[in-house]
Amino acid sequence: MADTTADAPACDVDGTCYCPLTGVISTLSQKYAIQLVSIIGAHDSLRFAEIEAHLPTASTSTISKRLDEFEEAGLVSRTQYNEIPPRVEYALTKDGDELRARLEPLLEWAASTE
Amino acid sequence: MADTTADAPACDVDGTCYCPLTGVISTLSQKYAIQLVSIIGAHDSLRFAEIEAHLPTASTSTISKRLDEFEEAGLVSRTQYNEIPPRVEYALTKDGDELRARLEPLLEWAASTE
DNA sequence: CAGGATCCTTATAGATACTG
DNA sequence: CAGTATCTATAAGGATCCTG
Repeated sequence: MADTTADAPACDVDGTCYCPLTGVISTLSQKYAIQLVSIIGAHDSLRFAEIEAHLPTASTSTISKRLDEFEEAGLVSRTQYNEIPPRVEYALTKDGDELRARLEPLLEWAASTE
Repeated sequence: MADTTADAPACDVDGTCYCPLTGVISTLSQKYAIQLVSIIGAHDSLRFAEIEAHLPTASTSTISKRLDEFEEAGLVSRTQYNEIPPRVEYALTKDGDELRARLEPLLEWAASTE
């Protein structure tokens, strides 16, 4: 762990820059985002109401927003069945599962520190 | 990946509940929090101004707040030297480094997806 | 059932100015 | 240098109502 070379750009010694809040990290910095990935990943697929039941402290609109963001980020797939009553299934995509895998150690450790 | 047993509490199949936003996860859900852990962890110790230089898009007050929260959570240590001009060094604690280790795969992967 | 639209409240961050 | 205090702007989340 060397120190900064003083003339380097305002980023990291190894050239990696975490400065801007971009991509997945900014998506994860939303309320309940981490938990949602974990919850969806714990199942093959889930319906909206099921997700709500797993995260009772989050409001409908918050969950809805997170799911939209995840879908746009390609982390979650949304499958709509045109039945009556309507049915929608959410599941992690391959990318979403990559994320989940990297989140798991974090969540386990976090749970153990409480 | 089994599905819910329907009668289970509004948590996870395996009994794990991620519902409330608590502890480390809520600390991490703050702006720049993840990056800060990573930046501090990339050095043995850092002064306030150095941290600012590594995260130029974050304001002084935001960084200050994050550092306070980290210190309170026992993730970062703050060492003050009573010199003139004053000098303060921030470093990850053992716990903070545990966290950093679990964050690293996430950050690497996140960077690769951009 | 799934969730969008709206309105409202709170949380959070940023700018600025100032101090030990 | 290393912040804190204050204020303001904005974003984010929650409650409620409503619809395909």
